[in-house]
Amino acid sequence: MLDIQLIRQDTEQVRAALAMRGSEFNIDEILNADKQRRELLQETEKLKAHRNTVSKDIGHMDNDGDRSKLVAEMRNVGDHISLLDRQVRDVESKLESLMLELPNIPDPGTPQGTNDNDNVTVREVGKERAFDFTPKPHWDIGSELGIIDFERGVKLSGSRFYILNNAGARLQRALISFMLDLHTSQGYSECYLPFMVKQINFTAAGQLPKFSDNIYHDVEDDAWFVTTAEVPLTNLHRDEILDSDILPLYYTAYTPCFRREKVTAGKEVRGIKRGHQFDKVEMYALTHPDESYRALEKLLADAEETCTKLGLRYRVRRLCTGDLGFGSRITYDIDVWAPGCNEWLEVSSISNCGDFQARRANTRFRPTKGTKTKYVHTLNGSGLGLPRTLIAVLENNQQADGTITIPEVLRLWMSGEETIG
RNA sequence: GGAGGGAUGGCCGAGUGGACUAAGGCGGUUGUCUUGAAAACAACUGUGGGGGAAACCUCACCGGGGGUUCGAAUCCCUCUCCCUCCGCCA
Repeated sequence: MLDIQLIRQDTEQVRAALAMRGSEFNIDEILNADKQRRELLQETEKLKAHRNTVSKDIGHMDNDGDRSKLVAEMRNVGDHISLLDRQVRDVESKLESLMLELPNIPDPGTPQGTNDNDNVTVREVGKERAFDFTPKPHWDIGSELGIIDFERGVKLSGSRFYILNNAGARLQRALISFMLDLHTSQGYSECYLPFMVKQINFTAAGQLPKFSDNIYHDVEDDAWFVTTAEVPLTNLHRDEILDSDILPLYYTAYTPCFRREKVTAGKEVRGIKRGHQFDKVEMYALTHPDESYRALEKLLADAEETCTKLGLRYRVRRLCTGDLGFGSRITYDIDVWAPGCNEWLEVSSISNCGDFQARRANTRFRPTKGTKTKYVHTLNGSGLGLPRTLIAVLENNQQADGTITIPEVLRLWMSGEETIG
């Protein structure tokens, strides 16, 4: 959520900044509702102050004519107040829903652009491995080694579901453990989170109201399946006022992620790249506003370290204004190279959301004792998405004889095994 | 799932319709005293909104929402969460 005061004062800058995202937003309607709200508030509060004073006087009066005259008068004032209060409530809920639809303002340094073609590659790390045979895509590797079962996944749950077997399942588990341990050593505290959360968590994280299409949920129990650990992590300190000396807070968590993914089809469906259920290890930070850009670089460096430790070739891209996520001010993507399916796979998206989520989640801190509270800044980054990392590990480490060499950092969780197959 | 009991400020805890401007205590901050500390004493000690250049004024908030009333922490309805007991259960 943006600061309404900012919209009020720097209307044109806000309008211009949001326009860079490539869609129209109704700022005028917001300003209108805001003005209406304040006018109604002043009116109703004046009446309430009056009623409070008179009611107090009534309490001290004898039960005579004057008293009943005042009571009658206050009854009228009360009716007027409830009328105005109803109007205030209406305009406030209208204002709130409008505010919740507004995305974050892009960082001024964000490259201009309309879609992912305009994202800017910051650096490329690692060399492409020279194969003396044609590298296979992971769906062939997985089937041949019997470690990915597509048919039975579909039988159980429909398209976009698969089963990992034996070394496949174990390799994913090894990756999760490796990532969690690495992030812990990088200064994150690990947490195990609920995989279903209440709707309010999604609103606070900025996934609702806009992306309800993508979220599986059970209406009866207000149970919403997490689309990313970012959602519960954003809400860990919802409605809290933090002591400034505990900032920055760094968290890491493994969760499955559930997404409807209605939009894509065709080539995107092949293999395990984009399922309705996938695993992810997430990094998350809550920081002092002055520290969030430094924290962004930390998250990026920590995600990159995950790639280098696994020996993966990757590139870092800075997202353009048109590709930026709803709540983000600035986002880096990390893509790893997959030689079998012959494409860059996005394994991480690292964002500084500024105070956007903190406003929605009402997460504040007190800079120094006795001063007013301020909103923290929040950052999130995948560290990393599992299926795509698994794809990259399989495709990059395949051998001519069809076996897979297990990256050294993972062998600890693979009983010391060096190969699969 | 059933029955009963609860939810009050940073914490403990009093408060069953009008001085609640929420008692009292603990904790915290500042001050007095002291060489310093402790003790004692005193004052202050929540969040958010609106108006205002500011001083300041004002409104709301006693788990959430709604209602009754001139007036609600207090009465009514409803929801959530916690505790005790019973049932079921990995």
